[in-house]
Amino acid sequence: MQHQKLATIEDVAALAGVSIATVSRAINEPTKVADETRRKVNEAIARTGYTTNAMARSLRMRRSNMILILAPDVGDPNFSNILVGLETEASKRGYGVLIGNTQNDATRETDYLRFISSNQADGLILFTGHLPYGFGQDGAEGRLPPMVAVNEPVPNAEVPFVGVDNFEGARIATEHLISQGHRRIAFVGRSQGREVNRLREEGYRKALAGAGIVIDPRLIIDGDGTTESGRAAAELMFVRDALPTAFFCVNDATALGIIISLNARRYDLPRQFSIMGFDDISFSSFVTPSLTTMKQPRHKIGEAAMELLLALLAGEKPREQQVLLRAELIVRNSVTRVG
Amino acid sequence: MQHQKLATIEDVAALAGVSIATVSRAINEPTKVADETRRKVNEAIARTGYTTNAMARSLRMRRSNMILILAPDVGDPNFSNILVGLETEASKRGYGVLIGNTQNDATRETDYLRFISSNQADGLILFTGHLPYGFGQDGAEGRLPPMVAVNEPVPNAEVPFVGVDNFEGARIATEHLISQGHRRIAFVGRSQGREVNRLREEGYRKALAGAGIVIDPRLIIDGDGTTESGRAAAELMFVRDALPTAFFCVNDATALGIIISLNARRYDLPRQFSIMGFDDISFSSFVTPSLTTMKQPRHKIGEAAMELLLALLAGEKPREQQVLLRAELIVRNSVTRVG
DNA sequence: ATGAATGATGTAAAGGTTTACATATAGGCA
DNA sequence: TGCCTATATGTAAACCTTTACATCATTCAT
Repeated sequence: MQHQKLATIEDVAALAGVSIATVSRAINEPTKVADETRRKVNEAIARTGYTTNAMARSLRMRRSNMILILAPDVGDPNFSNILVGLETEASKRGYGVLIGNTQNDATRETDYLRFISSNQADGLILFTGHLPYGFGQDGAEGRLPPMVAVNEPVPNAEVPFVGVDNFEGARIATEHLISQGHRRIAFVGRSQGREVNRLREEGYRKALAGAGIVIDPRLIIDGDGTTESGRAAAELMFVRDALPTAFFCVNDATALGIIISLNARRYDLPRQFSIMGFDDISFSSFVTPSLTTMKQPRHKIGEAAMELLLALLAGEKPREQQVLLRAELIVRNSVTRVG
Repeated sequence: MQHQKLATIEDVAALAGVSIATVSRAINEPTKVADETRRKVNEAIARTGYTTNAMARSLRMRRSNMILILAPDVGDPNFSNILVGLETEASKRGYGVLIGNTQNDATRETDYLRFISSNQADGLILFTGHLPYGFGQDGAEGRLPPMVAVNEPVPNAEVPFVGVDNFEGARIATEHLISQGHRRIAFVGRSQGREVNRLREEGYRKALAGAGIVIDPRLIIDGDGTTESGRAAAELMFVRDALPTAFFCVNDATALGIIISLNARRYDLPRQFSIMGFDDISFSSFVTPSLTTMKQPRHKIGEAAMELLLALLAGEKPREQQVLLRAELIVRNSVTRVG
C-alpha cells in the first residue's frame, strides 16, 4: 500500500557503473556526456524505474517549479477558462500549478503566502485585484516574488497585468449598438471601486462621444456585476421612466438579469429592447434571446499571463506593464436594428 | 527583486542560543521543550522572520503535504464547486492542492504522474472516472498512491468513491414527477459507458416500477449529457411522435437543451411539458422556466473526499468503499401538475 | 616532443530539515 | 549517598539532488 523504497540516483549510478554526477548530467545536460555513457545511464534509469526526487532537486536548486494561483472565487466562470490557459502553458514548461481559493478573506490570503515563503512556489498569479494581505506590510517590499495579475489589475503596485482590453472592447460593443441605429443606450453596471467597470464605462462613453450622442445621465445605472444587480437595474429604469432602446451591460451576468427582468415583463426581445453583454460566459449562447456580447480570449489570457510570469522568473524584465488582448464581438440574437 | 537569503533554522538556533534540534522541536512538538526555551525560540523566529523550508522538510520526511487533483475538464461546472470543498478541507489541514487538467488525454494523464513519482504530491483525487493511463501497467499495482475518486467512480479498481447518490436522487426526482400526476415520463440521456447515467436511469426505472407504470421504450433517449444532446433528443421525440408529459433529464445541461428546443417550438412551458434536471448548475435558476432539479451537495462532496483521502494518507483503512451523499430536490418552475 | 586546450568523468560540498541516539541534569527513592 | 528514571537538550546522520572544482585522457598546434 505504501510506496516502495524508490530508486535514487545512486542506484542508477551503480547499475550504470558511473558516478552520480554523470547520471545527473546525463539527465539534465545530455550533450555534456559521451554517447556511450548516456546510453548506459538511460538503460539503468529504465531498469530501475528511477525518477528524480523533485524535493531534493528543489532544495538544491532553490526553486520548486510551482506557480501559486490566488483566486477569490474558483467558481467564477471567468476563472476556470483562464485557469485552463494558465495550466496548459505551465504544464508545457514543466511547471505545476497550485490553487489557493481566498474567498477575499485576508486570513486565507496571508496563509497562502506560506507557499511562497517556504519555497513551495516560485511565482504568483493574482486574480484578486490586490496584493495579498500581509505583503509589503513590514516594508519588505523587496521580498515580493515574481507575480502577474490577471482578470483584475492591481492598483498602486508595479504588478504586470494581462487581460482583455476593456476600454477598447466596450467601445466596439457600443459602436455596434450605434451601428444598429441605437441612440439611447443605457450603461448598466457603473461601480466606483471596480477598475474593470470603470474602463468599460469609459469605452462606452468614448463611443457615444465619437458618434456625437449626448448621454442621458438617467441611463447610467449602478451595479456590481451580478445577475441580481441587472434585474434591479431594469426595474429601476421603469421606475425612472427613462427607457433606452438598448442596454450595454458591464458583463454577461448583468445582461442576463436584464433579460430575465424584461422577459418577465413580457417584452418581446430583441424587438423592443436590444441587449449587449461582455465576457461571453458559457450560458450566454443558451439564454433566450441568445446574447450578443464581447468574447474574452480567456485561454489566451491564461497562456500569456503564464508566459509572462515564467519570463519574469527567468530574470527577464517585462517589456510592458500590461498586456491587453482584444475582445471579439460575438453577434447573436439579443441585438437588433432599430428605427 | 529576487528573494533575499532567507533565515534558516540555524539562524534561529544561533539567535536563541540553542541547537537546531531544539528549534525544530519547539516548532513541531512544543510540549517536548521547556517553557523558557520555547519562548526564546519563538522570539528568535519572530525576529528573523523564519519560515520552515518546505522542500527540506519534504525531502527529509518523504512527504510533501500536497494533493494532486486530476480533472478532465477544469471548466466543468460540476468541477469548480467540488474543488472549493476539496481545497477548503485541504487547506484547513495544512495541505496544498495541485491542479492537473488532463483533457482526457492519455499523455497528459501519464505526465502528471510525475508529481506522484517525484514525491511532489502525496495523494490523488480523480475526477476522470478511470485510473491515470500508465498506472498499474507494469504490474506495479502496489505502487498506487492513496487516492479517492470523485464525481465519477472508477470501475474495476479498488478506489474509494465519494459522490452523490445518483440512484436515489433519480428516484426522488422521478417520484416528484409522478406525484405531480405525470405518467408518461421520458428519460433523456441514456448512455452505455457512463456509470452516472446508468445509475440515474436505474433510479428512474425504480420509481416508475414502484408506481406501477410501464415504460414506453420510445421515451428512453440516448444522450451524452451535453446541451446539444438534449436538443437533439427533443427533436427526436417529435419525429417519433411519441411525446411524454414530462422529461427527466440525466443532468441540467441536457434539460437546458430540451427547454431551448421546446421554447423554440413555441410551446408554453411548463404548462405543456414539465422538465426535471439533475445537478443544479448555476444557470438553472436563470433559465425560463427556471429548472426544477436535484441539487448535488458539491461543497460537501469535496470536503468528504478530501477528508477521506487524508485519512487514507494517515494510514487508516476506509470503512466504506463509497460514500454517497443525498441530492436535494430543488423545486422551481419547470415542473407542474398535470391531468 | 612539449604544452595547451578540450572533453569526459569523478569527488565532495551544500542545500535545510527531522530524528535516532547520546549526553547532561534534576528528582525520587531506597 | 547512590542509583534509577524522567526530562531537556545536543550531535550527527540521513533525505537526494546539483554543481564547483579537480583529475585524467586525448587532441592539436608549435
